[in-house]
Amino acid sequence: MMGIRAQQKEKTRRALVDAAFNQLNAERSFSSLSLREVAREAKIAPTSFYRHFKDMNELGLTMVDEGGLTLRQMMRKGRQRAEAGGSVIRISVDTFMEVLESNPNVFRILLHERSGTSAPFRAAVAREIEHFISELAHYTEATAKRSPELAHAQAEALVTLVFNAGAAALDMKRVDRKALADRLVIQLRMVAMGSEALQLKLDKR
Amino acid sequence: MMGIRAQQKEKTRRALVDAAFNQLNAERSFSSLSLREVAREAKIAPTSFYRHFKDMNELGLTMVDEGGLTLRQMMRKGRQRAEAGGSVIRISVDTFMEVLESNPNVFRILLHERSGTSAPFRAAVAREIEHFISELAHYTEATAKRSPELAHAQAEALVTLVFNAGAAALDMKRVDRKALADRLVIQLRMVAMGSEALQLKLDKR
DNA sequence: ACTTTGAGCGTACACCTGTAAGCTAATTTA
DNA sequence: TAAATTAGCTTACAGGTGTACGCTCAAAGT
Repeated sequence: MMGIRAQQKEKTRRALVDAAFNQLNAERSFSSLSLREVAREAKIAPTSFYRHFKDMNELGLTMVDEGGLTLRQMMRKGRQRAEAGGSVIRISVDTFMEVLESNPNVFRILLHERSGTSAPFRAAVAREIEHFISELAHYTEATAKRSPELAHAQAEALVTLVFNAGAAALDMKRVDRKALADRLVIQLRMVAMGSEALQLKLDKR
Repeated sequence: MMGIRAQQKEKTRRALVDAAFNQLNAERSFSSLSLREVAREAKIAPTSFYRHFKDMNELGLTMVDEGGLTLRQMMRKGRQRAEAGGSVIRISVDTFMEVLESNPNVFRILLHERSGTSAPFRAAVAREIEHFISELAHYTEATAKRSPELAHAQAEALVTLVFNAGAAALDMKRVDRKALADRLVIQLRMVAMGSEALQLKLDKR
């Protein structure tokens, strides 16, 4: 069991992480947050920050990891919905858009730091995305009988298109997102059908 | 004709733009540059900066515009190469990778500011990318007989995949870029083939 | 009961930032 | 040739930054 001291510490740590997430928005990236701002929002003295994180980078990497986890969990829930029947692509896109709407800041940090200036951050985001890709590749390999290489290339393309659409959606109102989602579904179908055709070619030889 | 005064001014302006481009690298984004740093690199006093740009944003937008232009010009050259025969996709990817290698900083600012914190920047980059997309969509519509909507969706998917691969390539050594380019070609073919199949479906009805 | 630990605080410092104000000197204009 | 314009400079200031240092005082350990 946690002592009341460790509990308080955990609470403050959460306050810091939440404070940082709350300060993110379309005009504010993680790297533009200062240690002092985050501490202020979490209502602790700037110097107390160091009791929890070595520096801002450590906080940021924590956020990326947490974000990736949150995302995967929510997409997993979405996949369960798809098992009940219907287009996997359509349902996955809808799930993705819902997640995007309810957790925009989780996306912001992933999307921004993916092309950010810190190599460790880029690596951390790449790791999270790779996780998505291989989960999807495994699924495709099993259900659509693809070779491992083709399944991976296909999954990578699908995830790329989805994330990219996500970035665009962040700037949009709900009405425009609908059109975006529809176009995204078409693009994903293109990839799926093209991959199928390529696989057939390979099988014929 | 330009007076010697206007000439000197233009020279300093270029020095500022070049200084800013030169300071960009994997660890340094435009938004992390300070007015003073840029002025220092261009060898003028910080306050003289204002004789050329209202603020750093104005300089940055200039860079995005210049970058987009450079990019389009170089891709156009590549397309001429493709007319001599061979796979359009393969040749375009190779051209893209060459441009990426010789102008990495032009890409950095586009890729980074695409998901940056300034709405005007994001809009400027989106405009440049949209330009690519519609050029490509027009080409596809003409040569592959696609409906306008499908051509646009296809072109958007292709450009998305290419730019995304470009971002990944920036972090790689030449050897790894080869593998990336090969996978990219496969993914682009998936999209092209899938789009073809979708178009056929439409035509049948 | 005593000591040790450690989360959080206040003060302080050196450094960097954007930019306002006003000057100089060379070019351009009249 | 005299007046007006202007690119670039120096100086100056207020405000933000990360973080070193040393203190407090409640909880945990013994």
